[in-house]
Amino acid sequence: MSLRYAILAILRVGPLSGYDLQKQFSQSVGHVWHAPDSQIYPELRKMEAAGLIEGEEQARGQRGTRRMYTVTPAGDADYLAWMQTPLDYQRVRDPAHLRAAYLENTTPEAARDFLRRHIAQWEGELEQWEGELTHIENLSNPMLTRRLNVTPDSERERTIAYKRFAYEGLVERARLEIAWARRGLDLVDSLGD
Amino acid sequence: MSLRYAILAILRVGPLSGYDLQKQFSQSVGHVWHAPDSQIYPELRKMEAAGLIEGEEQARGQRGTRRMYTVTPAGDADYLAWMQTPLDYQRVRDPAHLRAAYLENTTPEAARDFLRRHIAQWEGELEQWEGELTHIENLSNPMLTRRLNVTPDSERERTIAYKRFAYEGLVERARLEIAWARRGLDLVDSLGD
DNA sequence: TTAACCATGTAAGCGGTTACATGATTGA
DNA sequence: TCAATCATGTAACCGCTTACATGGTTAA
Repeated sequence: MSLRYAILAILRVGPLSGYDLQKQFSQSVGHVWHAPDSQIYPELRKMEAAGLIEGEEQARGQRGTRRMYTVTPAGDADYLAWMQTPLDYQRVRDPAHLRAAYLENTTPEAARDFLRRHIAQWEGELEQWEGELTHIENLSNPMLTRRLNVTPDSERERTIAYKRFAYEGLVERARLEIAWARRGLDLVDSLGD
Repeated sequence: MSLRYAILAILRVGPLSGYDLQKQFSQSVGHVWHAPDSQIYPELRKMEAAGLIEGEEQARGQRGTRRMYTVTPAGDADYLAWMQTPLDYQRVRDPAHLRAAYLENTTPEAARDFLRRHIAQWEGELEQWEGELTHIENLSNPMLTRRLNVTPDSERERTIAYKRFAYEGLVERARLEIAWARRGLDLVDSLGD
């Protein structure tokens, strides 16, 4: 259900077409909630059917069209209500720690390979999130500046502070995963073979 | 696909019925990979159909039966092959950090509520994982001792070391989430209102 | 005129959730 | 005899993945 609210969070800033939304999405909220376009377009249709957003067909060139979406008052209310409800935490399902817990069942080389890939994976995420953090500090994220333009001055500080807070958490998590896997590599070495 | 290998990891230690497997599961690998019985029973049937395990019907009382499952050589090979393959990391989809990034859209009270629940959630996980860690250190986990009984002495150290490694990682992650959310509470306070 | 980009989807399949369903056995 | 526990599922639904599909527009 989070996809819907991730979309609303962006659309509340101002109307967008599905295509533009998807672009903005991948540059902002997509860093915490990934969604491919094959999921976004149908979700927009569903949200329109549910009265949360309104789509307006616009001409583009001779025959082309595109559909601009605007959040309705009902959509806004739904978003704000969601912000007040507790998150439902999914049960743990962690493939990396599952594998880690049974590494004695494979060769040291396969164990090292797994850990090296884990490091590479999280270094990739870390780079994304650190990049976002600097964009936030510099106000150089296009989506964020678009938001700040429609945000009263009194709210700007909060807006930036919470974004920084969220991305700092992600950065720390990535660093933790990397440090953990590095210790794993040491462990494999120390166990010999 | 991980469920299948989580099941194999347990069943490789020795034959179990679906019911017993499910019990052992929730006390060991279930701490990293949750699965309800409504998922386990059908998966066992599928694995049997795929030739990875073999089920043998046993009498229980007058009319009762239960099905004991044993890993086949094909199942063992499949498990070991999986241990050699790279994990496929899912794209990020993190509801808590999604919400955190947009907390300016709600009231300070709702923000605090979210953060307090986040702390409670991870304190719960932390307790589970710390409990498992002490069971590992004390060799007081039934599933682990069952494994160690069929493990050559030379492998025991590795078996324990990797389990400890995995759970330490989880414990650290839980602590990180808690510390992050606590900082969030301070942030809400410092932003006033 | 051609490539890059704009624009929007459908369809099949899979893993997981939730709720429901049924009956046998064992020990107090 | 009654409750706890043993034992094993089915069915509907939902979100997500992957692959495929189609056509228009714009600028070099």
